[in-house]
Amino acid sequence: MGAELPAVERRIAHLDMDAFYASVELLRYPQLAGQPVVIGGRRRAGGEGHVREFARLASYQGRGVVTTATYAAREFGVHSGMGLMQAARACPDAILLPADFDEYRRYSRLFKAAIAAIAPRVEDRGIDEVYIDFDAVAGGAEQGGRPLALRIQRSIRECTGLTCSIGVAPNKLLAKLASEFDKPNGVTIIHAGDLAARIWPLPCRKINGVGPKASARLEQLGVRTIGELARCEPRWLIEQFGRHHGHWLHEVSWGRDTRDISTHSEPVSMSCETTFERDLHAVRDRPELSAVFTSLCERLAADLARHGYAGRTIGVKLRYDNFRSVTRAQTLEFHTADAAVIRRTAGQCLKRAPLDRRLRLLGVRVGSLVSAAEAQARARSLPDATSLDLF
DNA sequence: TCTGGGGTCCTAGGACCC
DNA sequence: TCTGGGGTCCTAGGACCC
Repeated sequence: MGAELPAVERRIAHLDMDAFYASVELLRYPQLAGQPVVIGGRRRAGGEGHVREFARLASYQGRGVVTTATYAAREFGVHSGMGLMQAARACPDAILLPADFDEYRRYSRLFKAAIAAIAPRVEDRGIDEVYIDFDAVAGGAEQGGRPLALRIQRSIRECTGLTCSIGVAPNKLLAKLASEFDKPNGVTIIHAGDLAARIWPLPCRKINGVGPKASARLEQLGVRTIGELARCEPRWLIEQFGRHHGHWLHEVSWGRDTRDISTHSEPVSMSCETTFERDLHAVRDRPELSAVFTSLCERLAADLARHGYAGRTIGVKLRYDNFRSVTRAQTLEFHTADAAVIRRTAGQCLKRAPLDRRLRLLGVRVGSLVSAAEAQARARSLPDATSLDLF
């Protein structure tokens, strides 16, 4: 029965850039404003500097998917993840632009720098999203966080010309939901007391972590909204979804989330994969497959070197023409970032996978990463002198 | 005409050691 | 001849996210 401090509500923000890739492209091609534009397809083949005529989505042939679409294109039912051929049927006149990730990364650094100049504790959540600890900014919790959110929006707009949407809430879970409430260019403030009115009416699928499988399962059990989920007995949820997941579903339905802002993280794995233009056969297309395999290993080794990492679990991923995937992996005694070692080990993994069906995708992965410096220190202490040759 | 590429985390089973 | 439990590491698959 200790004297309890008055409970002060945490203030955590989730910031999401509005149609990020498409908006960056609109900065380059302002004449496309308001038009349906779809980003996707294969990488830009070398710098073709200025585009005179824009390709129509209807002219697309291939296996690409929509990376993102402008709000005008979304009106036609185009959404990210959709096959480009399918999107072309929904909106043939949309302009198709190939993704330019170097440019998106450049803008990502710009908007994150703008935030960092205002708020010291920021968690990176990919190229177009962050969580921000508003409690780490003087006065950041005032009026629920609205003035600070508006200030950040203004600064990002000045630095990049781009808009974003921000949700501020007692935790990451609710902030993430809130940032979607008023898109684009909105600010939404949520307090614990808003749970029933604002969160419970939402479908379970909106929860970050409830994907297509879990939401279909819930629906099948007659649970559509987060409010309906909150009314489920925890014991029953655990029976249906297992101890961990069932308990988690109950917690999130009541808006509970204790995860802190994480300002630093180290990569666990790196990978390179590619989907072929046409499905390849391990025997009949062996030379082509082998060349792709080697180049994937070389790209991966270069990525590891560029970022300063080495790993000891080497693996391959195959996707067959029926879209089924398998993985094979092998853990070495030592860490490596060497293309030849990766290629040799991955080659052995490949031999253990079924190769009778045609392949549509091949990938190579290196896991159990440590820094290159750490890898060298460990190699020196290894009894086997041959591993020293790797550095 | 299906369905990209880069990741993280969790689970389950088997090997192996004490 | 039968009978343990715990811990760690590894592999494979799958769900999910951006």
